Amino acid sequence: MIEAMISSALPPKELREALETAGWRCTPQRLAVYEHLAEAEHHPTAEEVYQGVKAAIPRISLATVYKALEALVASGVAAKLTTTDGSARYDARRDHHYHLRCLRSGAVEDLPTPYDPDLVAKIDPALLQQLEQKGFRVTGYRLELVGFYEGAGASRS
Amino acid sequence: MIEAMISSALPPKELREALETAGWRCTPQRLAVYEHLAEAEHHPTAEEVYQGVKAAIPRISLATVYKALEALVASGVAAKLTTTDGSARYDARRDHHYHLRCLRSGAVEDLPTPYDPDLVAKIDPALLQQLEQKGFRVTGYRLELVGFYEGAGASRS
DNA sequence: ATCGATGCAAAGCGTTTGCAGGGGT
DNA sequence: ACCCCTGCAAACGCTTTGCATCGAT
Repeated sequence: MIEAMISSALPPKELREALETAGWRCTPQRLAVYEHLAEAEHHPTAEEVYQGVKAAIPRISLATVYKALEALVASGVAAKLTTTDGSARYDARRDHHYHLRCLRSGAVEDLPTPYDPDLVAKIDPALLQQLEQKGFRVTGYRLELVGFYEGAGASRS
Repeated sequence: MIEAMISSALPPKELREALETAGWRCTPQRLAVYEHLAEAEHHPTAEEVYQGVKAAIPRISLATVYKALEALVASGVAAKLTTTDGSARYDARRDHHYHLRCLRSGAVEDLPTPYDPDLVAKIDPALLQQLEQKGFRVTGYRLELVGFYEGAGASRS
């Protein structure tokens, strides 16, 4: 399980390349932030990344973590997830996945699923045309499956 | 178009019932916030709702708008949308729709689309079985199409 | 009379920015 | 030598909270 996540992380050499192609330098801080992100089993906040990376780089500042996360997202090796609560969460997974949102607990889980460029067309062939007429070009999608685990008791507020 | 949205809003009587069932009072401010939300063509931020509702209730405060939105969400008649940028957006539509997220402006738009109970099966027949084996019952989905309007200038940093 | 709701102002919190010093290229 | 990056602190914007007052039941 953990192996699978670590193995999905970019090796340092490729990370460096991704950063530099996008016009950023590859620094020890950014590498550490990326590695923490790639090894995380959940989607950490900036603060959580900060706390985790301090083990490797004690003098790192929270501002640097924010800037590193920005660089990683801009380089396409990490994603900033949309959230309802105040703080953003980050994701370094490279494989495409859906989210599974539990109505009972509110938890969000990853569901590994290959990215399907034709998904929209598959769902509704007329939809893409309709969007293109509006001038909207679809570059991706996010699918969230909502439901609940049967049997488990509710734990909502 | 606007008619269709207004007609999807709850009438005041039902709104009152929804609020009071959840333990909130139905006040003029909350009614006005709900109506502004239900008639909006996009998903306004709290600030936008505030500006809009001031026309009807000039002395309303931003704090009251936030509290009203909280009451509406807790009563199940509105939803707080997840966002990447700083401010939250709200939605009072009851009919099913996808979201269109613009990568350039961050705006979220509705895309009216009938709810398709078989959408997941249509995408991947094996997926439902896989989920049921996990004990997860899918009761709904949220689909967000990400992209951008062609031609318009970028406004990202 | 009670208890929640309002409006105002101030505080809170996540995030961003200005700036001086430091390091890679 | 240049320019980007770092770390610190201050600023910023969205949201929440404390509190006195108001209003409905």
